[in-house]
Amino acid sequence: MKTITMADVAKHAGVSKSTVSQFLNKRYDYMGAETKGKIEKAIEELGYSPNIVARSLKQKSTKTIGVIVANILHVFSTQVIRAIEDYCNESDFQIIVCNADDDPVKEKRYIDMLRAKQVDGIIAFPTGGNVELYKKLIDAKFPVVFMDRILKDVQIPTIMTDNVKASSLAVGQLVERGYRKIGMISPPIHTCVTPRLERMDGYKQALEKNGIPLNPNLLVSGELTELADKIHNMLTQASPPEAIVASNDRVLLEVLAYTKKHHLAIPKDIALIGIDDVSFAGIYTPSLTTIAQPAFQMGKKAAELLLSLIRDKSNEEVFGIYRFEPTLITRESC
Amino acid sequence: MKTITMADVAKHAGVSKSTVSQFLNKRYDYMGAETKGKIEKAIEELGYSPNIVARSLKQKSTKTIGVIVANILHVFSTQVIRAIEDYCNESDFQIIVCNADDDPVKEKRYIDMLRAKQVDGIIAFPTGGNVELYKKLIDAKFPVVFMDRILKDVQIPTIMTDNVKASSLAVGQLVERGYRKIGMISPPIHTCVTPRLERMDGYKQALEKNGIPLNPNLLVSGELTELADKIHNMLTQASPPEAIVASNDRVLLEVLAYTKKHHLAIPKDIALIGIDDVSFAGIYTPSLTTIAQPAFQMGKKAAELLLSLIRDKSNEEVFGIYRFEPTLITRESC
DNA sequence: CTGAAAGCGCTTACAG
DNA sequence: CTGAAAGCGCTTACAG
Repeated sequence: MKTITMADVAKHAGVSKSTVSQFLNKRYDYMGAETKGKIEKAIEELGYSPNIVARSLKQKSTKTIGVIVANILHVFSTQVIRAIEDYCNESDFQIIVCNADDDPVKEKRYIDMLRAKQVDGIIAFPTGGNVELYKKLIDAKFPVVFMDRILKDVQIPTIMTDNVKASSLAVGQLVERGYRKIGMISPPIHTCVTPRLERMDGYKQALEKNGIPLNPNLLVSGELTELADKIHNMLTQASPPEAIVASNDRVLLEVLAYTKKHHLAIPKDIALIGIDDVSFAGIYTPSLTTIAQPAFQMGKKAAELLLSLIRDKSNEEVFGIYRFEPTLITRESC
Repeated sequence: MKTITMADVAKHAGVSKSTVSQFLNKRYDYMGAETKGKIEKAIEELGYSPNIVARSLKQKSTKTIGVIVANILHVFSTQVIRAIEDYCNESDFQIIVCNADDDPVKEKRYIDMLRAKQVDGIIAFPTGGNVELYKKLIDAKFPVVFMDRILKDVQIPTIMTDNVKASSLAVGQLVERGYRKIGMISPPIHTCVTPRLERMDGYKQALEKNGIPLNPNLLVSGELTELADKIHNMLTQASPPEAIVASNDRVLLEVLAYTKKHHLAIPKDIALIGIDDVSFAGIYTPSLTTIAQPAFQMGKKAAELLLSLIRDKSNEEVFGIYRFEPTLITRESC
C-alpha cells in the first residue's frame, strides 16, 4: 500500500505540486477552472488525503491542543473536556488528553511531551508544582489557559468557579431554612487546590455575613478515607451541627454513606447541601439540594481563550481570572 | 524566540546533525564518550527539545492514537478512556479523544481527520454507519480496535462485555430472590448498538433457562424521554412485574425517578437490579444491586491489542471478539 | 567512530 | 495563472 502524496496528484493531474497545494488551501484566486477540475478529479481518483504532519512541520502549527486534567474520571473534568472538544471541533482543532493525577512529575512529563509534539497550546488543571515551567512557557509566548486552580504570579488566563459564591449560596440557603449550626466538610486543604481553599473561605465569610460565629468544631477536612471517622466525631460531639455543607461531590458521597450507615434522616436529623450537582441528586431520597458549577460554559470559555491566544500570542488582554457563577438547585435535603 | 533545532545543537557541540540524532535515539554503539559529553552539554545549555513532528514525518509514526467514543460524558466511556490513557502513557503514546455522538457523519469526519494527522491507530465505539470505511482501513492494514459494538463482516478485534451473561446474572439473582414476574427496560433497540440487543437476548434466554415464559408486556424499550410513560404503563397494567432489570445506568436513573415520584418502595413494591455499577449504588436507599462491567480491564485490553497491531500490522491472530465477564454486586434492592 | 547527502510530504515566496 | 526551488527539522543508509 504505497501512500499517495501530493506529487502523485500533481503528476496525475498534469500540474505542479505548488498548484495542487494552492488548490488544497483554497487559494483559488487565479486558478483556471480547468486546472481546478483536473486536480479535483485526480484527488478523487487517487483517493488522496493530505499528510497533516508534513503541513504541520512547515506551518509550525499542528491544530492540536493538550488538555491536562487531574483525573478524567472526575465528572467536572469530563464535562470540561467535552465542552473543550466541542468548541475545538468547530475550529478543526483536536485535543490530546492527559491525566496528571495531581502529580507534578507526571504533569511536567506531559507538558514536555506536548511541546515536543508541537501542540499549539495547553489547557491545564495545574498541580501547583511546576510554576517555573509555566513561567518559561509564558516567556516563550506559548499559549496556556488554566482551569480550576490559581497559580500566584503567573500571567495565565484562569477559568474559575466563583467558589466563594458557591459556599455563600450554600450557607445562605441553610440559614434561610432556619439552620444556625452549620458545619462544613472538605477534602484536605492544600494551598495549591484553590477551590477547596476558596470554598472554605467562602463558608467562613458567609457565616460572618449572617452573624454566625465560626465554630472550629464544625469544620472538618481530611482525606476521603479518613473522612468517615471525622464525620462521626463531628456529629457525635456535645453540640453537633444541624446542617452540613459538603465541599464537593466526593465528600457528599462520604457524608451520604455515613448518614445511611447510621440511619440519620435527612434533613430531620441533619440537613445537607452539596457543592457539585451530582447525577443522582434528583432521585435520591430525599432529593439533594446542590450548588451546580457551570462546567460546560467554563470549558467552552477555556477553549475560546486558548484559541484566541493561539491566533494572537501577544494578546495580553486575555490575562486575568474569569469567574463563573454557580447556581443553587433547591431540592429537599435542606 | 528562535526555536532551537538539532542543527544548533550540532554546531554548538561541534559535531554533525547525524551524530546528535544518533545520540537522541540512544544509538550509542560506537559513540565516543567525549562526543556524548559534548552533545549532552550542548543540549543542556541550549535547552533543546526535539521536534517530534519532524521525526514523525520521517518515521511515519506519530506515537499517537485516536479514540472515538460516542460520548465522553458516559461513565463507561470515561473509564475506558482512562484505562487506555494509562496504558498508552507507559508506551509513550498519546491519545486524541473524539466524540462521535453516535453520528456516522461525525464519525467519518473524525476518522478522516485522524488519518490525515497520521495517528498510528484508532480505538472506536463504532456507530455502525461506516462499515465500508472501516473495511478500507483494514485493507490498508490500518490498525483499528472496536469497543462495545460488533460490526458484522469486519475483521477488527472487538472488546465486549459479555452482555448475555450480564442479563443472565441479573435475572438469575432475581429468580433466586423468588421473583418470577421479571420485566426489562431498555433504551431503543437498534441493531447497531450491540449491548442493548445482547442484553435483551440475554434476558430472554435467562427467563427460558429458568422456566419462565416470556411475557411481552414486561418488556419495554424506548428513548429516555418517553421511558417514564412506558414504565408507568408497564407498572399499572393488570399483571405488573414484581422485579425489573434496568438495561443500563441511564435507564436505571429513569426507573428510580419513577419509583420516587410514585412512592414505590424498593424492593417491596418493585425489586430492581441495574446493569452498570452506578456511583451511588452503595449509598442509595435501599442500596442498589447491580451488574458491573470491567471497564478498566476492557480499556486496557483495547490499548494492548491496538499497540500490538501497530507493532505488527499483519498480526491476524488478534482478530476476534474478546468477552469480559461482568460481576454481580449484591446489595439491597432485590 | 562520525559526517555529507538525500529524503519524509508539504508550503511559500518568487519568477515568469 | 502556474511552476521551480528552497526549506520546515528530523532520520537513515552509506561512505570513510
